[in-house]
Amino acid sequence: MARKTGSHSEITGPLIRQAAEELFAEHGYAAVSMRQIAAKVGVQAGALYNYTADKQSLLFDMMQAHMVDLLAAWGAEDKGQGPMDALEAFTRFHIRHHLARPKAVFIAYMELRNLTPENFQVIEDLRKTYETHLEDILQAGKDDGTFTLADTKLAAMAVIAMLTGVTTWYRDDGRLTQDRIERVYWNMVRKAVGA
Amino acid sequence: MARKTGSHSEITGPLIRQAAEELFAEHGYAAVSMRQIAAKVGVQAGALYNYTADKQSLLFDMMQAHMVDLLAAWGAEDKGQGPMDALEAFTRFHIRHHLARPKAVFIAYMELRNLTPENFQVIEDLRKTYETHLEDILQAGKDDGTFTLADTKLAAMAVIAMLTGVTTWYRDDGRLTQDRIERVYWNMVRKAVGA
DNA sequence: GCTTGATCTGAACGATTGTTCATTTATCAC
DNA sequence: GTGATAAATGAACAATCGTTCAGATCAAGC
Repeated sequence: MARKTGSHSEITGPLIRQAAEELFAEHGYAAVSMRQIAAKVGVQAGALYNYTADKQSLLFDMMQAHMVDLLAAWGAEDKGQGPMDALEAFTRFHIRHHLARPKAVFIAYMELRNLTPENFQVIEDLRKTYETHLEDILQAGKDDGTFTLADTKLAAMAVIAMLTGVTTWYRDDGRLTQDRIERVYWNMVRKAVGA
Repeated sequence: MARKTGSHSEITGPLIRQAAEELFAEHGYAAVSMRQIAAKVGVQAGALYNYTADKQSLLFDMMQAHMVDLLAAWGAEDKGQGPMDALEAFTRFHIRHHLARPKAVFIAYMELRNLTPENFQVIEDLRKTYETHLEDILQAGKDDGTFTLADTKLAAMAVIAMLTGVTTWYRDDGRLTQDRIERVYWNMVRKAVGA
């Protein structure tokens, strides 16, 4: 019997993307089969191909959407005035945005090597753009004397790695509230850049 | 024809481990087949089973060896006197040790989810032990007033994430020498912990 | 109630997976 | 040389992979 009564075909697409995201995050892209994704949605494997060209597109589309979303969200953020405000805004934004979508973040950092070369380049460029936003803040702060930094590129890498690391241990039911984490990290970042 | 003339059977084991490490690091555990590993060694897939029980053991053994090696190396390190010396020693050691074996590090951080639950627990415990070494340094420094820290556990996580991040961008032919990286990071770490 | 078009099934495709094993080959001690 | 042993082959195994597609089934428009 095809198509269950009461099924809502118009939402199968999002359901597939969500199921794929959860499975990719848990087991990794290469370890997840199209049949597993289909089973999670409650559909046969063949039906997936009404919504995606192939497995690779499923991965690429979700990674691209995640990066575009990240850049758009940072663009819409209030950055205050001057490098100090901007760096605090970035620190808090990065933590908040990443903790809100742990699976997408995990995939974006873990599955880069499972992209085709062309797809990889697209994602890599988006990632580089985001990094540059932070580097620009650090450079501006170094230029006007707000920050004391030996190497802004290196500092940008270090700050991002430190902030993204939050996603590896944060649990919703952990002992720390998100706001407290933001404040503690901002304190460490501020001191690390010599401000 | 089995066994080529001039073959050195006694070194096939290490060759397999090395080939597996390189392939796992490049493509990921799940995406690498036993036949690919065998081909890289110059042998048929069946021959691998003279040296490993199965594919999972290949992964687990190399991850366990890496963690044991890491803990032993840190244990043998000169830690100087007091929390400040110890933190600098840890910072430099962590960067140096990790940059020297990028593939093993990459695998240790990326392939945790491809371990069986029992194997995962073993590796996780080793990882936790290493983290605790840093946390103990930070705690001692907080207690004697050397460091200013709101949360030592959180700071330990942040420092390790920051330091490990080096492996994601470091290139042997890059613009920065390893010693310069160590010094710049130590400066940031020192300031971040309020010392 | 019939038709149309979107949606899904279920079977099939060739390829590849991890693993096993009887057999063959190479090495070494005597 | 002869045997013993270790090491590797090459074929085979059942299972699973991503993907395709003809046909079945559904919802909606008229």
